[in-house]
Amino acid sequence: MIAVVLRVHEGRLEVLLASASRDEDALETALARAVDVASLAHVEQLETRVLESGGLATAYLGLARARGDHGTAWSDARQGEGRARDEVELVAAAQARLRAKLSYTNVGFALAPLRFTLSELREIYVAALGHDVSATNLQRVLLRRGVLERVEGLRSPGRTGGRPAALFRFAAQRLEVTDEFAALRPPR
Amino acid sequence: MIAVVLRVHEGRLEVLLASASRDEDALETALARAVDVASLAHVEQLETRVLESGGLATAYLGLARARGDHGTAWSDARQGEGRARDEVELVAAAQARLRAKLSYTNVGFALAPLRFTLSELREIYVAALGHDVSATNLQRVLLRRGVLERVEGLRSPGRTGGRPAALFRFAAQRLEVTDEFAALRPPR
DNA sequence: TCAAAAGTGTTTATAATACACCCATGG
DNA sequence: CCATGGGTGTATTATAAACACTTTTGA
Repeated sequence: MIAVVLRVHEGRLEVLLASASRDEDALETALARAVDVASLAHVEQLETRVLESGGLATAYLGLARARGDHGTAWSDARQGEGRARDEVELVAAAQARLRAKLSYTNVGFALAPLRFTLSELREIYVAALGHDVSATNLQRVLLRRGVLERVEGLRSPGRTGGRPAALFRFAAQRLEVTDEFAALRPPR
Repeated sequence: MIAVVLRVHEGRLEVLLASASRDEDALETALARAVDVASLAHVEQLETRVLESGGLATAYLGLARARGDHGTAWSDARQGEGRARDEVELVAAAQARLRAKLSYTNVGFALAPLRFTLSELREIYVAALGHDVSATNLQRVLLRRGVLERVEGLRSPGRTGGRPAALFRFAAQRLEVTDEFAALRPPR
């Protein structure tokens, strides 16, 4: 079993790779223990593959919330330096999966803190998607879909000034598909 | 290993369930042998789960082209009668996966014959999606995306008359994602 | 009072759906 | 010549991206 855990830390998409024994009884429990993260916000199966070594491994994609710590185990997800081919491919698959799901699900909840400003959320999306995202459009898309909710209070600006930012949270903390049909949707 | 194979036959979505041994060396080969279909048009992993029996099984989603045969092994995919709970859930997962992918990939190629009219393709989509689909829109969406190509020739009408129908084929016979970003697409 | 940061209003672009109408054939 | 099935043209709708502008703060 291989865990590919992604998180966004200081504007960078980071990955942590961990493998656990073949005792598959409590998959998610084992996974949480293996990566030493108390609360993985979301876990889903990535794929099962025959490794170069000949072994069979089921890979899981885990998502962890942004945090302040500087764990040495985390590395830049976009660099493949010094990784085995299997690992490089798994990390790429994990990134692709995350990128796609950010577009049609509420999966951002698993990367973001519980309360955040739109600028903070934008930073997370930029890091995870690998391209620029406008805070304006991000807000509109996620509010329209009911993925985000405003929450009481404002974040005061720093020394550099600026208008205080509204606080938001994700309406749900479980994966939901918010845009099932890109096309060929059912007639009204 | 469990294979969940779907096909459309006479306007109905049908399923064939088959399990194979744990020899995982040549997964897809074993799968093809197990379900006794010479050419599964597409195979992808569905999920790995702990069965009620306690065993661990990796499930594959297979798609087979529409055919004229009346194999007794095939049953209506939308009825769960007489199936174990694991099986019911796997079939549901397979249907959901197919439905989603029909909307943002070219996966229809794996259900349709090599050459077909738009009415025939429409029938397949209706059966697979479980809701009505307009031939007009189906044509426009798939042509716009470059998923379909016109092919030489016309299909003559039956005894009941009607204009001869144009023939089409899928431009590719491998899975391609045609609409990666439902939203949050990269800036120009 | 100005720069920074946040937020709103409005326009534009794109893509799909809906619908009216025209075309080609068999009986 | 008309019913049937096929196809095209065009309007409408939905959704997101782009952009101009306003608000609120710190210094």
